[in-house]
Amino acid sequence: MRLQNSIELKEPFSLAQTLECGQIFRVFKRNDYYIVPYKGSVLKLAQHRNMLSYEVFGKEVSKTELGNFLGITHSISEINQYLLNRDKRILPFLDYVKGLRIIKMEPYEAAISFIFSIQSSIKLISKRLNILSEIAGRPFKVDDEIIFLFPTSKELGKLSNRDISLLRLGFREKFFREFIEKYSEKDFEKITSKSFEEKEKFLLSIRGVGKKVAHCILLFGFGELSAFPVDVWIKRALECYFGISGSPKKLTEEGRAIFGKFSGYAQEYIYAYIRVFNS
DNA sequence: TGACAGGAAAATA
DNA sequence: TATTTTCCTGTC
Repeated sequence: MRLQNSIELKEPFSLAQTLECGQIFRVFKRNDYYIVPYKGSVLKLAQHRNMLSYEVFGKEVSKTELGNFLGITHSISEINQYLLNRDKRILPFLDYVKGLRIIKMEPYEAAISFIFSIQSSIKLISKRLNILSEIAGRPFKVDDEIIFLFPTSKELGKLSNRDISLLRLGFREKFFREFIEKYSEKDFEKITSKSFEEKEKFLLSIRGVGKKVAHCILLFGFGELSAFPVDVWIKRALECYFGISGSPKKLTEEGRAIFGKFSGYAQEYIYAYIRVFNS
């Protein structure tokens, strides 16, 4: 399907890889396009070779903003060259996942998404985020279907404990209730201009957020491309392919020391590669 | 149906 | 301070 507006892609870009690699969880795949709720709008996205076409429903989203959201503005040849210079062993990973970009979503939404990700599969994370959007978010008509926007902190504040129990967060439910009560979009907006370390410190101060989730929020919510989230998969890959081991906390620092300012891309390349070859 | 996957907090050394 | 145990749900 060719949609109304388009962006010409100058470097390798894969919409499918970018939307399906597990960095964003509310993506609805249709036959020949994707539906993605984004801020106060709903996007329809499709790709044909080096052409990305799109349509915006609701509040206008500029071409530049869409480019930022999808990581199209990242200079991938520069990033890849940088990573190769840091450590040549990244080559097979980077070669395999050509076109994967790192998304830049809203920090508040990213925080909730990755709090839900703890000890959960991608499928379960999506399910929880969709339930949350359906019970608290604004419905939006796109063609002949209803898509729910991600709820605002104000909308989440109206939820009852019974609503929240639908998410089946188990003993972590209290952390999420505390999160809704304590934080709003503003708390995340006001730290965007602060340093990496200060952002990390703030995120780690949230109950239920540890090193891994903090780095996911830094990477996908704040666009901090030097973040390096270490989950069990990355831990295994670092041991197997790079010969380094230790606690996930320690591996985050080691990964950052190896891959520098684009550690996040290295992490995503490794993650996408290892997940494909282990399922 | 019992084993297993998954990350942070709490407990322990 | 660093390591181990516990917590819960979904999947097969």
